[in-house]
Amino acid sequence: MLLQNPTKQAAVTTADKVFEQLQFAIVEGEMAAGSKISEPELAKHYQISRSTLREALNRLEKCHLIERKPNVGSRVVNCTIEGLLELYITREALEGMACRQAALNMTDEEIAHMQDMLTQHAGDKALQDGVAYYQEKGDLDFHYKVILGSHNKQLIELICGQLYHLIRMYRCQFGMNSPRASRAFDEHSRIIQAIADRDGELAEMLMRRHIAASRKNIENKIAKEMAQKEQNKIQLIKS
Amino acid sequence: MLLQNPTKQAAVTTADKVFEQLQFAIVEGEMAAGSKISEPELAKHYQISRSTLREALNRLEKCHLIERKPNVGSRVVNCTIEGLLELYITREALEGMACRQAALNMTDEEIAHMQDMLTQHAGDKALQDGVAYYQEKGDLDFHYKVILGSHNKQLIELICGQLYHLIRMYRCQFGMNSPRASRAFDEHSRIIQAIADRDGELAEMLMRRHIAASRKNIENKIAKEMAQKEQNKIQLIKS
DNA sequence: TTAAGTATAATTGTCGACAATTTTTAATTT
DNA sequence: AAATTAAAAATTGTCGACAATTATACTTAA
Repeated sequence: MLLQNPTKQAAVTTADKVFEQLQFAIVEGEMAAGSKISEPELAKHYQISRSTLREALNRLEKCHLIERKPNVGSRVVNCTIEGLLELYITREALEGMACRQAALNMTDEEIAHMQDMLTQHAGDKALQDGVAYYQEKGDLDFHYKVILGSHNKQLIELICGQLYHLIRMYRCQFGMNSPRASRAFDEHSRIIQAIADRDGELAEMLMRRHIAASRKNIENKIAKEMAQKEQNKIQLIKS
Repeated sequence: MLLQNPTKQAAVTTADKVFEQLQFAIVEGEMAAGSKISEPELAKHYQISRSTLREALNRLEKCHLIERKPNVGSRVVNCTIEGLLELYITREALEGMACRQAALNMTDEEIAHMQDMLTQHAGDKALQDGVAYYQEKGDLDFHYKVILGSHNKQLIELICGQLYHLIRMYRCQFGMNSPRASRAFDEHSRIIQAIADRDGELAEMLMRRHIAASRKNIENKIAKEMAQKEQNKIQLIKS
């Protein structure tokens, strides 16, 4: 599914390439969350030296996909419910502000382009009952465009370069293709409207609500899963 | 002046120690902003191998104090007015949210402790016409307490672990010991009040205004300096 | 049998050297 | 003299080996 972030340039050095592969492996769950990373083992697997691997590990650490302890080693980051909620709260703050800045700083061309994109997505959506597709690609496209539209390097780097790797990881690990597609689509078009009106305050508020709604949706889903598990346990005891 | 961030643990590895020294050198301006970094030279200066130095450079890159281009090298980050404004906008978003979370998550003990701190600062302030001291240590103490009070690891890591290094750098480089001490003090006490009232919405709004006011203060100062320079230029031409 | 201590093995941190790439310098041509 | 090209120097990326630290296995004592 790829869906790489739009800010990064092509990987030139081998450490970069290995970084990308590892990133993919972690996000997709091929490397289990929380598992220990053996430098000699991984280096052998990718047929590179430990120095090069460590360079790649440093980049993984930069986007919070692994955690390192001095003299002990690295672990793939753990996906917890608390972590997910903390992540979404941070995202709400950053992307909310990015959206406000986008309303102030986007060029008319950029706005027009984003409106086109949404129209096109609307077509796709109608075409294929629009759940799966819109959820994945369309959603990310929209959010990336807004973030880049802020024209704020600091925000762009923090959100695209760091936060979104983790978000994608959580999405994969927790299997989050939530059924909010059509509602999300409406929210997106309202946000674009606010940006087109150059109404930064409203744009920020709508984006924050949009992300908060997504967060609450996840909370509910997890709560249900927990209840389901509990139910299964009871069933098991009875039998 | 030190003022190290409160989240980091003692440096155990030599790369860590060199990282701290370099961080200090960059923030204080001993290494000029925008200047090129020579790995062989720096390694020789600190009497370490290039591998170790590169490990330190990776940490510097993590907190955005240097920038690296593959196959070209590293440069100390450049302090521009645009960068400063972008930084403060990001800070407003993150610390605003941290303040909201602090209002929800701080323990009563933590709040009491913060109130004590402010009272003590009030004393210090009265004692010594309270400009210099409060501006530096008191201000940072307050902000760190609020951020940690959010109990949100993601926010804490982003703000304390990354953003604040840059903020300290800008403060040093642009000589920002602005005369907002007494007003800042009042703003701080209102924020604490909102936190004590568990009013997250108000707490966030006050923190955002507090930071925005600081940003505008800097904008004004820089505008004045620009005007002064212009004046000098005219004077020079006349003579 | 469990707990503590010790020896062994494995892992991480650091080092110096070589390879690949870029920058600088010099030479050549227009 | 300026621009283009080629060679040389310097810098970054990568490698394998050793040192320091941590984790494991084993022995010994309570």
